[in-house]
Amino acid sequence: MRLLKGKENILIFLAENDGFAHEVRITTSMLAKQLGISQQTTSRLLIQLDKEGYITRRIARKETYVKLTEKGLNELIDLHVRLKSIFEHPVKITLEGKVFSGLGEGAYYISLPGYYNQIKEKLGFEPFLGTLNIRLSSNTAIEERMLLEKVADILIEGFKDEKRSYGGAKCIKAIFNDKDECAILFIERTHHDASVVEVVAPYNLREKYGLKDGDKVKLTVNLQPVLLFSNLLSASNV
Amino acid sequence: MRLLKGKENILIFLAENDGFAHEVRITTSMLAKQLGISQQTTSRLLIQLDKEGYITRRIARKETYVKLTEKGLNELIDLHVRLKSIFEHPVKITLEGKVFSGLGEGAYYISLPGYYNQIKEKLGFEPFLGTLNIRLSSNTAIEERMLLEKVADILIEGFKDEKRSYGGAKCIKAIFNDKDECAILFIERTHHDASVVEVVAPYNLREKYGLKDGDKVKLTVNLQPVLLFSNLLSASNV
DNA sequence: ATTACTATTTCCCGAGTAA
DNA sequence: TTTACTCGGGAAATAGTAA
Repeated sequence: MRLLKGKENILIFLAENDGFAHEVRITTSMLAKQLGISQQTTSRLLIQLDKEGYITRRIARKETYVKLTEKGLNELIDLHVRLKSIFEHPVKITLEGKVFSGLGEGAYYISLPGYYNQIKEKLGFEPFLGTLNIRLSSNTAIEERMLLEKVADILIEGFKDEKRSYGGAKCIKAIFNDKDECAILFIERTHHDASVVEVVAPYNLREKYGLKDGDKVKLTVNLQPVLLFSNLLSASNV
Repeated sequence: MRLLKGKENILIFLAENDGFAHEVRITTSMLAKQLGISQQTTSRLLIQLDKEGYITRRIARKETYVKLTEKGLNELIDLHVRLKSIFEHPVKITLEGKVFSGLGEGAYYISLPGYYNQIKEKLGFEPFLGTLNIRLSSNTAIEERMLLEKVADILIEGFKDEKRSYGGAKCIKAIFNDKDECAILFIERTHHDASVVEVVAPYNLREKYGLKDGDKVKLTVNLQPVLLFSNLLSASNV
Protein backbone atom coordinates (compact mmCIF):
# COMPACT_ATOMS: atom_id res chain seq x y z
CA MET A 1 0.00 0.00 0.00
CA ARG A 2 1.00 3.54 -0.45
CA LEU A 3 -0.21 5.24 2.66
CA LEU A 4 -1.30 8.33 0.83
CA LYS A 5 -3.49 8.73 -2.17
CA GLY A 6 -2.84 11.07 -5.03
CA LYS A 7 -4.25 14.29 -3.64
CA GLU A 8 -2.48 14.13 -0.33
CA ASN A 9 0.72 13.15 -2.05
CA ILE A 10 0.53 16.18 -4.27
CA LEU A 11 0.14 18.48 -1.29
CA ILE A 12 3.12 16.87 0.39
CA PHE A 13 5.17 17.03 -2.77
CA LEU A 14 4.47 20.74 -3.02
CA ALA A 15 5.32 21.30 0.62
CA GLU A 16 8.58 19.44 0.18
CA ASN A 17 9.43 21.88 -2.55
CA ASP A 18 8.58 24.90 -0.41
CA GLY A 19 5.29 25.30 -2.22
CA PHE A 20 3.93 27.21 0.78
CA ALA A 21 6.51 29.93 0.23
CA HIS A 22 6.55 30.22 -3.53
CA GLU A 23 5.31 28.68 -6.73
CA VAL A 24 6.65 25.32 -7.80
CA ARG A 25 7.06 24.58 -11.45
CA ILE A 26 5.61 21.25 -12.46
CA THR A 27 4.41 19.25 -15.40
CA THR A 28 1.63 16.75 -15.02
CA SER A 29 3.70 13.93 -16.43
CA MET A 30 6.67 14.59 -14.18
CA LEU A 31 4.38 14.74 -11.15
CA ALA A 32 2.62 11.61 -12.34
CA LYS A 33 5.90 9.75 -12.44
CA GLN A 34 6.74 10.92 -8.93
CA LEU A 35 3.41 9.82 -7.56
CA GLY A 36 3.13 6.60 -9.50
CA ILE A 37 -0.13 7.55 -11.18
CA SER A 38 -1.07 8.50 -14.72
CA GLN A 39 -0.63 11.88 -16.30
CA GLN A 40 -4.37 12.12 -16.81
CA THR A 41 -5.12 11.47 -13.19
CA THR A 42 -2.54 14.01 -12.13
CA SER A 43 -4.13 16.60 -14.33
CA ARG A 44 -7.56 15.87 -12.91
CA LEU A 45 -6.30 15.95 -9.32
CA LEU A 46 -4.66 19.31 -9.85
CA ILE A 47 -7.90 20.69 -11.23
CA GLN A 48 -9.77 19.33 -8.23
CA LEU A 49 -7.29 20.59 -5.66
CA ASP A 50 -7.51 23.99 -7.28
CA LYS A 51 -11.32 23.98 -7.21
CA GLU A 52 -11.30 22.85 -3.61
CA GLY A 53 -8.99 25.67 -2.65
CA TYR A 54 -5.91 23.69 -1.63
CA ILE A 55 -3.63 24.99 -4.34
CA THR A 56 -3.45 27.78 -6.87
CA ARG A 57 -2.32 27.18 -10.43
CA ARG A 58 -0.85 29.56 -12.91
CA ILE A 59 -0.35 28.43 -16.45
CA ALA A 60 1.98 30.65 -18.42
CA ARG A 61 2.84 29.61 -21.94
CA LYS A 62 3.61 25.92 -21.61
CA GLU A 63 4.67 26.12 -17.98
CA THR A 64 2.54 25.37 -14.98
CA TYR A 65 3.25 26.87 -11.58
CA VAL A 66 1.54 25.56 -8.49
CA LYS A 67 1.46 26.91 -4.96
CA LEU A 68 -0.12 25.69 -1.75
CA THR A 69 -2.85 27.89 -0.39
CA GLU A 70 -3.17 28.52 3.30
CA LYS A 71 -5.93 25.93 3.40
CA GLY A 72 -3.60 23.41 1.82
CA LEU A 73 -0.79 24.27 4.20
CA ASN A 74 -3.14 23.98 7.15
CA GLU A 75 -4.20 20.54 6.10
CA LEU A 76 -0.60 19.37 6.20
CA ILE A 77 0.11 21.09 9.46
CA ASP A 78 -2.90 19.40 11.04
CA LEU A 79 -1.62 16.02 9.97
CA HIS A 80 1.86 16.86 11.17
CA VAL A 81 0.56 17.89 14.57
CA ARG A 82 -1.47 14.72 14.83
CA LEU A 83 1.49 12.50 14.06
CA LYS A 84 3.73 14.53 16.32
CA SER A 85 1.43 13.97 19.24
CA ILE A 86 1.39 10.25 18.52
CA PHE A 87 5.13 9.93 18.34
CA GLU A 88 5.97 12.29 21.09
CA HIS A 89 3.60 11.36 23.88
CA PRO A 90 4.78 8.97 26.56
CA VAL A 91 3.15 5.57 26.66
CA LYS A 92 2.12 3.94 29.89
CA ILE A 93 2.33 0.17 30.06
CA THR A 94 0.69 -1.68 32.92
CA LEU A 95 1.38 -5.27 33.87
CA GLU A 96 -0.73 -7.13 36.38
CA GLY A 97 0.12 -10.45 37.89
CA LYS A 98 0.39 -12.52 41.01
CA VAL A 99 3.24 -12.94 43.40
CA PHE A 100 4.80 -16.39 43.65
CA SER A 101 7.81 -17.86 45.38
CA GLY A 102 10.85 -18.79 43.35
CA LEU A 103 13.86 -20.75 44.49
CA GLY A 104 15.30 -17.79 46.29
CA GLU A 105 18.24 -17.62 43.91
CA GLY A 106 17.39 -13.99 43.09
CA ALA A 107 18.78 -12.94 46.45
CA TYR A 108 22.02 -14.79 45.77
CA TYR A 109 22.58 -13.25 42.37
CA ILE A 110 21.81 -9.73 43.44
CA SER A 111 24.19 -10.05 46.35
CA LEU A 112 27.06 -10.74 43.96
CA PRO A 113 29.12 -7.55 43.62
CA GLY A 114 29.26 -8.10 39.85
CA TYR A 115 25.51 -7.52 39.73
CA TYR A 116 24.96 -5.46 42.87
CA ASN A 117 27.25 -2.65 41.84
CA GLN A 118 25.85 -2.40 38.35
CA ILE A 119 22.31 -2.25 39.69
CA LYS A 120 23.24 0.37 42.23
CA GLU A 121 24.94 2.47 39.61
CA LYS A 122 22.62 2.06 36.68
CA LEU A 123 19.31 1.99 38.51
CA GLY A 124 20.26 4.58 41.08
CA PHE A 125 19.25 2.67 44.19
CA GLU A 126 20.71 0.04 46.48
CA PRO A 127 18.69 -3.05 45.74
CA PHE A 128 17.08 -5.19 48.39
CA LEU A 129 18.81 -8.57 48.28
CA GLY A 130 16.10 -10.51 46.53
CA THR A 131 13.71 -10.39 43.62
CA LEU A 132 9.94 -10.52 43.63
CA ASN A 133 8.60 -13.07 41.17
CA ILE A 134 5.40 -12.17 39.42
CA ARG A 135 3.36 -14.43 37.20
CA LEU A 136 1.41 -12.41 34.66
CA SER A 137 -2.28 -13.12 34.59
CA SER A 138 -3.33 -12.39 31.04
CA ASN A 139 -2.10 -12.89 27.52
CA THR A 140 -2.22 -9.16 27.10
CA ALA A 141 0.19 -8.74 29.97
CA ILE A 142 2.51 -11.34 28.48
CA GLU A 143 2.58 -9.50 25.19
CA GLU A 144 3.32 -6.26 26.92
CA ARG A 145 6.07 -7.97 28.82
CA MET A 146 7.61 -8.90 25.47
CA LEU A 147 7.30 -5.32 24.32
CA LEU A 148 9.02 -4.12 27.48
CA GLU A 149 11.81 -6.62 27.04
CA LYS A 150 12.36 -5.19 23.56
CA VAL A 151 12.58 -1.63 24.74
CA ALA A 152 14.28 -2.15 28.09
CA ASP A 153 17.08 0.35 28.08
CA ILE A 154 19.29 -0.45 31.05
CA LEU A 155 21.88 -3.13 30.42
CA ILE A 156 23.34 -5.22 33.19
CA GLU A 157 26.42 -6.92 31.84
CA GLY A 158 27.43 -10.49 32.50
CA PHE A 159 30.79 -11.34 34.06
CA LYS A 160 33.02 -14.21 35.04
CA ASP A 161 34.81 -15.32 38.14
CA GLU A 162 37.11 -18.30 38.78
CA LYS A 163 34.25 -20.75 39.05
CA ARG A 164 31.69 -19.80 36.45
CA SER A 165 30.26 -17.12 34.22
CA TYR A 166 27.20 -15.04 35.00
CA GLY A 167 24.79 -13.98 32.27
CA GLY A 168 23.66 -10.47 31.44
CA ALA A 169 20.25 -8.87 31.82
CA LYS A 170 18.26 -5.91 30.63
CA CYS A 171 15.99 -3.90 32.83
CA ILE A 172 13.61 -1.02 32.81
CA LYS A 173 12.38 1.23 35.59
CA ALA A 174 8.85 0.77 36.76
CA ILE A 175 6.43 1.75 39.48
CA PHE A 176 5.24 -0.93 41.87
CA ASN A 177 1.57 -0.70 42.89
CA ASP A 178 1.39 2.92 41.74
CA LYS A 179 3.85 3.91 44.42
CA ASP A 180 7.29 2.40 44.71
CA GLU A 181 10.31 2.79 42.55
CA CYS A 182 11.45 -0.53 41.18
CA ALA A 183 12.84 -2.12 38.04
CA ILE A 184 11.74 -5.08 35.97
CA LEU A 185 14.55 -7.51 35.22
CA PHE A 186 14.81 -9.36 31.94
CA ILE A 187 17.40 -11.99 32.55
CA GLU A 188 19.16 -13.40 29.51
CA ARG A 189 19.33 -17.03 30.47
CA THR A 190 16.43 -17.58 32.80
CA HIS A 191 14.57 -20.73 33.57
CA HIS A 192 11.34 -18.72 33.71
CA ASP A 193 9.05 -18.45 30.74
CA ALA A 194 7.60 -15.29 29.23
CA SER A 195 4.74 -15.21 31.72
CA VAL A 196 7.10 -14.33 34.56
CA VAL A 197 8.81 -11.10 35.49
CA GLU A 198 11.25 -10.47 38.26
CA VAL A 199 11.29 -7.21 40.11
CA VAL A 200 14.11 -5.59 41.98
CA ALA A 201 13.52 -2.68 44.34
CA PRO A 202 15.21 -0.68 47.09
CA TYR A 203 13.02 -2.40 49.70
CA ASN A 204 11.66 -5.78 50.48
CA LEU A 205 8.39 -5.36 48.66
CA ARG A 206 7.05 -8.62 49.98
CA GLU A 207 7.43 -7.36 53.54
CA LYS A 208 6.44 -3.78 52.87
CA TYR A 209 3.12 -4.83 51.33
CA GLY A 210 2.70 -7.96 53.43
CA LEU A 211 2.50 -9.97 50.23
CA LYS A 212 1.63 -13.64 50.18
CA ASP A 213 1.84 -15.93 47.18
CA GLY A 214 -1.11 -15.31 44.90
CA ASP A 215 -1.53 -11.65 45.84
CA LYS A 216 -2.17 -9.36 42.93
CA VAL A 217 0.33 -6.67 42.16
CA LYS A 218 0.73 -4.05 39.48
CA LEU A 219 3.71 -2.72 37.58
CA THR A 220 3.60 0.46 35.58
CA VAL A 221 6.20 1.59 33.08
CA ASN A 222 6.30 5.00 31.47
CA LEU A 223 7.93 4.70 28.09
CA GLN A 224 9.46 7.77 26.57
CA PRO A 225 8.66 7.95 22.87
CA VAL A 226 12.14 8.34 21.46
CA LEU A 227 13.31 5.33 23.39
CA LEU A 228 10.23 3.36 22.55
CA PHE A 229 10.40 3.75 18.82
CA SER A 230 14.10 3.51 18.36
CA ASN A 231 14.12 0.27 20.29
CA LEU A 232 10.97 -1.12 18.72
CA LEU A 233 12.41 -0.71 15.28
CA SER A 234 16.09 -1.33 15.76
CA ALA A 235 15.36 -4.52 17.63
CA SER A 236 13.90 -6.04 14.52
CA ASN A 237 16.49 -4.72 12.14
CA VAL A 238 19.22 -6.59 13.92
CA MET B 1 -11.65 17.23 1.69
CA ARG B 2 -10.55 14.85 4.32
CA LEU B 3 -6.86 14.57 3.83
CA LEU B 4 -6.81 10.92 4.70
CA LYS B 5 -8.86 8.07 3.42
CA GLY B 6 -10.19 5.26 5.50
CA LYS B 7 -7.17 3.00 5.64
CA GLU B 8 -4.70 5.64 6.67
CA ASN B 9 -7.14 6.99 9.19
CA ILE B 10 -7.47 3.58 10.79
CA LEU B 11 -3.71 3.28 11.17
CA ILE B 12 -3.55 6.69 12.75
CA PHE B 13 -6.47 5.93 15.01
CA LEU B 14 -4.68 2.82 16.22
CA ALA B 15 -1.46 4.69 16.75
CA GLU B 16 -3.27 7.35 18.74
CA ASN B 17 -4.49 4.60 21.01
CA ASP B 18 -1.02 3.14 21.44
CA GLY B 19 -1.85 0.35 19.02
CA PHE B 20 1.88 -0.14 18.39
CA ALA B 21 2.39 -1.12 22.02
CA HIS B 22 -0.66 -3.25 22.68
CA GLU B 23 -3.94 -4.40 21.27
CA VAL B 24 -6.76 -1.92 20.94
CA ARG B 25 -10.29 -3.10 21.44
CA ILE B 26 -12.63 -1.93 18.73
CA THR B 27 -15.95 -2.60 17.13
CA THR B 28 -16.44 -1.92 13.46
CA SER B 29 -19.40 0.34 14.11
CA MET B 30 -17.62 2.44 16.71
CA LEU B 31 -14.62 2.83 14.42
CA ALA B 32 -16.96 3.63 11.55
CA LYS B 33 -18.51 6.45 13.51
CA GLN B 34 -15.07 7.83 14.38
CA LEU B 35 -13.94 7.77 10.76
CA GLY B 36 -17.20 8.92 9.24
CA ILE B 37 -17.62 5.83 7.09
CA SER B 38 -19.98 2.87 7.20
CA GLN B 39 -19.66 -0.19 9.37
CA GLN B 40 -19.38 -2.33 6.27
CA THR B 41 -16.55 -0.32 4.84
CA THR B 42 -14.75 -0.37 8.16
CA SER B 43 -15.03 -4.13 8.27
CA ARG B 44 -13.67 -4.44 4.77
CA LEU B 45 -10.81 -2.05 5.44
CA LEU B 46 -9.79 -3.97 8.54
CA ILE B 47 -9.75 -7.19 6.55
CA GLN B 48 -7.62 -5.55 3.89
CA LEU B 49 -5.18 -3.97 6.32
CA ASP B 50 -4.82 -7.36 7.94
CA LYS B 51 -4.16 -9.08 4.62
CA GLU B 52 -1.68 -6.43 3.63
CA GLY B 53 0.18 -6.89 6.87
CA TYR B 54 -0.41 -3.50 8.48
CA ILE B 55 -2.41 -4.75 11.42
CA THR B 56 -3.17 -7.96 13.24
CA ARG B 57 -6.65 -8.83 14.39
CA ARG B 58 -7.76 -11.13 17.13
CA ILE B 59 -11.40 -11.93 17.48
CA ALA B 60 -12.31 -13.43 20.82
CA ARG B 61 -15.93 -14.12 21.46
CA LYS B 62 -17.66 -10.96 20.32
CA GLU B 63 -14.66 -8.74 20.92
CA THR B 64 -12.16 -7.62 18.33
CA TYR B 65 -8.65 -6.58 19.24
CA VAL B 66 -6.43 -4.86 16.73
CA LYS B 67 -2.75 -4.04 16.85
CA LEU B 68 -0.41 -2.27 14.48
CA THR B 69 2.27 -4.46 12.99
CA GLU B 70 5.77 -3.19 12.57
CA LYS B 71 5.00 -2.59 8.92
CA GLY B 72 2.03 -0.47 9.92
CA LEU B 73 4.04 1.44 12.46
CA ASN B 74 6.77 2.02 9.93
CA GLU B 75 4.32 3.44 7.47
CA LEU B 76 3.26 6.04 10.00
CA ILE B 77 6.80 6.79 11.06
CA ASP B 78 7.78 7.35 7.44
CA LEU B 79 4.99 9.83 7.02
CA HIS B 80 5.89 11.51 10.28
CA VAL B 81 9.51 11.84 9.25
CA ARG B 82 8.50 13.22 5.90
CA LEU B 83 6.29 15.88 7.43
CA LYS B 84 8.86 16.65 10.08
CA SER B 85 11.49 17.36 7.47
CA ILE B 86 9.07 19.64 5.65
CA PHE B 87 8.15 21.61 8.71
CA GLU B 88 11.55 21.69 10.26
CA HIS B 89 13.90 22.50 7.42
CA PRO B 90 14.89 26.12 6.89
CA VAL B 91 13.61 27.80 3.76
CA LYS B 92 15.80 30.05 1.69
CA ILE B 93 14.11 32.95 -0.07
CA THR B 94 15.98 34.87 -2.73
CA LEU B 95 14.96 38.26 -4.08
CA GLU B 96 16.60 39.79 -7.12
CA GLY B 97 16.16 43.34 -8.25
CA LYS B 98 17.81 46.48 -9.43
CA VAL B 99 19.20 49.38 -7.47
CA PHE B 100 17.50 52.74 -7.91
CA SER B 101 17.79 56.13 -6.27
CA GLY B 102 15.10 57.29 -3.91
CA LEU B 103 14.63 60.73 -2.48
CA GLY B 104 17.36 60.23 0.05
CA GLU B 105 14.90 60.34 2.93
CA GLY B 106 16.08 56.93 4.12
CA ALA B 107 19.24 58.53 5.44
CA TYR B 108 17.23 61.12 7.35
CA TYR B 109 14.95 58.61 9.02
CA ILE B 110 17.69 56.23 10.02
CA SER B 111 19.65 59.09 11.55
CA LEU B 112 16.78 59.81 13.95
CA PRO B 113 17.67 58.35 17.35
CA GLY B 114 14.13 56.97 17.62
CA TYR B 115 14.92 54.64 14.73
CA TYR B 116 18.70 54.45 14.93
CA ASN B 117 18.79 53.05 18.43
CA GLN B 118 16.13 50.45 17.77
CA ILE B 119 17.94 49.25 14.66
CA LYS B 120 21.23 49.09 16.48
CA GLU B 121 19.71 47.15 19.32
CA LYS B 122 17.36 44.82 17.45
CA LEU B 123 19.46 44.15 14.37
CA GLY B 124 22.77 44.03 16.21
CA PHE B 125 24.69 46.43 14.02
CA GLU B 126 25.16 50.17 13.68
CA PRO B 127 23.38 51.02 10.45
CA PHE B 128 24.90 53.08 7.69
CA LEU B 129 22.87 56.28 7.47
CA GLY B 130 20.92 55.52 4.38
CA THR B 131 18.86 52.79 2.73
CA LEU B 132 19.43 51.04 -0.54
CA ASN B 133 16.32 51.00 -2.71
CA ILE B 134 15.77 47.92 -4.79
CA ARG B 135 13.11 47.43 -7.41
CA LEU B 136 12.21 43.78 -7.77
CA SER B 137 12.44 42.44 -11.27
CA SER B 138 9.90 39.65 -11.37
CA ASN B 139 6.41 38.87 -10.17
CA THR B 140 7.86 35.91 -8.34
CA ALA B 141 10.13 38.22 -6.39
CA ILE B 142 7.22 40.50 -5.56
CA GLU B 143 5.24 37.58 -4.19
CA GLU B 144 8.16 36.48 -2.10
CA ARG B 145 8.52 40.01 -0.84
CA MET B 146 4.94 39.78 0.39
CA LEU B 147 5.70 36.49 2.09
CA LEU B 148 8.71 38.02 3.79
CA GLU B 149 6.68 40.99 4.95
CA LYS B 150 4.27 38.53 6.56
CA VAL B 151 6.95 36.66 8.41
CA ALA B 152 9.32 39.52 9.20
CA ASP B 153 10.06 39.10 12.87
CA ILE B 154 11.86 42.23 14.00
CA LEU B 155 9.60 45.11 14.93
CA ILE B 156 10.75 48.69 14.80
CA GLU B 157 8.26 50.76 16.73
CA GLY B 158 6.96 54.15 15.71
CA PHE B 159 7.33 57.16 17.98
CA LYS B 160 6.42 60.83 18.32
CA ASP B 161 8.28 64.03 18.95
CA GLU B 162 7.01 67.61 19.34
CA LYS B 163 6.54 68.10 15.61
CA ARG B 164 5.16 64.85 14.20
CA SER B 165 4.80 61.12 14.59
CA TYR B 166 6.96 58.52 12.93
CA GLY B 167 5.52 55.23 11.70
CA GLY B 168 6.66 51.74 12.62
CA ALA B 169 8.35 49.12 10.46
CA LYS B 170 9.05 45.43 10.40
CA CYS B 171 12.29 43.97 9.23
CA ILE B 172 14.05 40.70 8.65
CA LYS B 173 17.71 39.86 8.42
CA ALA B 174 19.09 39.01 5.01
CA ILE B 175 22.31 38.47 3.13
CA PHE B 176 23.30 40.98 0.47
CA ASN B 177 24.90 39.53 -2.67
CA ASP B 178 25.68 36.27 -0.84
CA LYS B 179 28.04 38.10 1.47
CA ASP B 180 27.00 41.02 3.59
CA GLU B 181 24.81 41.15 6.61
CA CYS B 182 21.85 43.42 6.08
CA ALA B 183 18.14 43.70 6.81
CA ILE B 184 15.12 44.26 4.62
CA LEU B 185 12.86 47.01 5.88
CA PHE B 186 9.10 46.84 5.56
CA ILE B 187 7.94 50.32 6.38
CA GLU B 188 4.37 50.69 7.54
CA ARG B 189 3.43 53.85 5.72
CA THR B 190 5.65 53.96 2.69
CA HIS B 191 5.12 55.66 -0.62
CA HIS B 192 6.73 52.72 -2.36
CA ASP B 193 4.67 49.94 -3.84
CA ALA B 194 5.13 46.20 -3.30
CA SER B 195 7.79 45.97 -6.00
CA VAL B 196 10.27 47.89 -3.88
CA VAL B 197 12.32 46.88 -0.88
CA GLU B 198 14.61 49.01 1.22
CA VAL B 199 17.75 47.58 2.68
CA VAL B 200 19.67 48.74 5.70
CA ALA B 201 23.21 47.51 6.38
CA PRO B 202 26.25 48.29 8.52
CA TYR B 203 28.05 49.72 5.49
CA ASN B 204 27.33 51.87 2.52
CA LEU B 205 26.51 49.05 0.14
CA ARG B 206 26.30 51.38 -2.82
CA GLU B 207 29.90 52.43 -2.26
CA LYS B 208 31.22 49.05 -1.22
CA TYR B 209 29.97 47.41 -4.41
CA GLY B 210 30.32 50.49 -6.61
CA LEU B 211 26.62 50.23 -7.41
CA LYS B 212 24.98 52.42 -9.99
CA ASP B 213 21.25 52.69 -10.63
CA GLY B 214 20.08 49.68 -12.58
CA ASP B 215 22.71 47.31 -11.21
CA LYS B 216 21.39 43.90 -10.26
CA VAL B 217 21.62 42.82 -6.65
CA LYS B 218 20.49 39.82 -4.68
CA LEU B 219 18.98 39.41 -1.24
CA THR B 220 18.80 36.07 0.52
CA VAL B 221 16.74 35.31 3.59
CA ASN B 222 16.96 32.13 5.60
CA LEU B 223 13.64 31.49 7.24
CA GLN B 224 13.55 29.30 10.29
CA PRO B 225 10.58 26.95 10.14
CA VAL B 226 9.00 27.70 13.49
CA LEU B 227 9.02 31.38 12.74
CA LEU B 228 7.86 30.86 9.21
CA PHE B 229 4.79 28.82 9.99
CA SER B 230 3.68 30.60 13.10
CA ASN B 231 3.78 33.89 11.25
CA LEU B 232 2.26 32.56 8.05
CA LEU B 233 -0.74 31.28 9.92
CA SER B 234 -1.22 33.81 12.68
CA ALA B 235 -1.05 36.65 10.20
CA SER B 236 -4.25 35.49 8.60
CA ASN B 237 -6.06 34.61 11.79
CA VAL B 238 -5.92 38.20 12.98
C1' DA C 1 6.17 19.24 -25.82
C1' DT C 2 2.34 20.41 -23.06
C1' DT C 3 -2.87 20.00 -20.60
C1' DA C 4 -7.13 18.00 -20.28
C1' DC C 5 -11.34 16.12 -22.55
C1' DT C 6 -14.23 11.67 -23.39
C1' DA C 7 -14.96 6.84 -22.97
C1' DT C 8 -14.13 2.74 -20.64
C1' DT C 9 -12.73 -0.02 -16.94
C1' DT C 10 -11.72 -0.73 -12.42
C1' DC C 11 -12.35 0.01 -7.79
C1' DC C 12 -14.73 1.40 -3.75
C1' DC C 13 -18.72 2.47 -0.76
C1' DG C 14 -22.61 1.17 1.64
C1' DA C 15 -27.49 -1.00 1.77
C1' DG C 16 -29.31 -5.27 2.72
C1' DT C 17 -28.71 -9.13 5.14
C1' DA C 18 -26.72 -13.75 6.85
C1' DA C 19 -24.37 -16.02 10.50
C1' DT D 1 -25.62 -7.28 19.55
C1' DT D 2 -21.43 -8.62 16.72
C1' DT D 3 -18.64 -9.32 11.75
C1' DA D 4 -18.67 -9.60 7.06
C1' DC D 5 -20.93 -11.37 2.84
C1' DT D 6 -23.26 -9.98 -1.93
C1' DC D 7 -24.41 -6.69 -5.05
C1' DG D 8 -25.74 -2.34 -7.33
C1' DG D 9 -24.52 2.38 -8.12
C1' DG D 10 -21.16 5.65 -8.42
C1' DA D 11 -16.68 7.46 -8.09
C1' DA D 12 -12.03 7.31 -9.53
C1' DA D 13 -8.28 5.78 -12.73
C1' DT D 14 -6.59 5.24 -17.18
C1' DA D 15 -6.45 4.85 -22.43
C1' DG D 16 -7.03 7.33 -26.31
C1' DT D 17 -6.78 11.54 -28.22
C1' DA D 18 -7.67 16.61 -29.17
C1' DA D 19 -5.92 21.09 -28.83
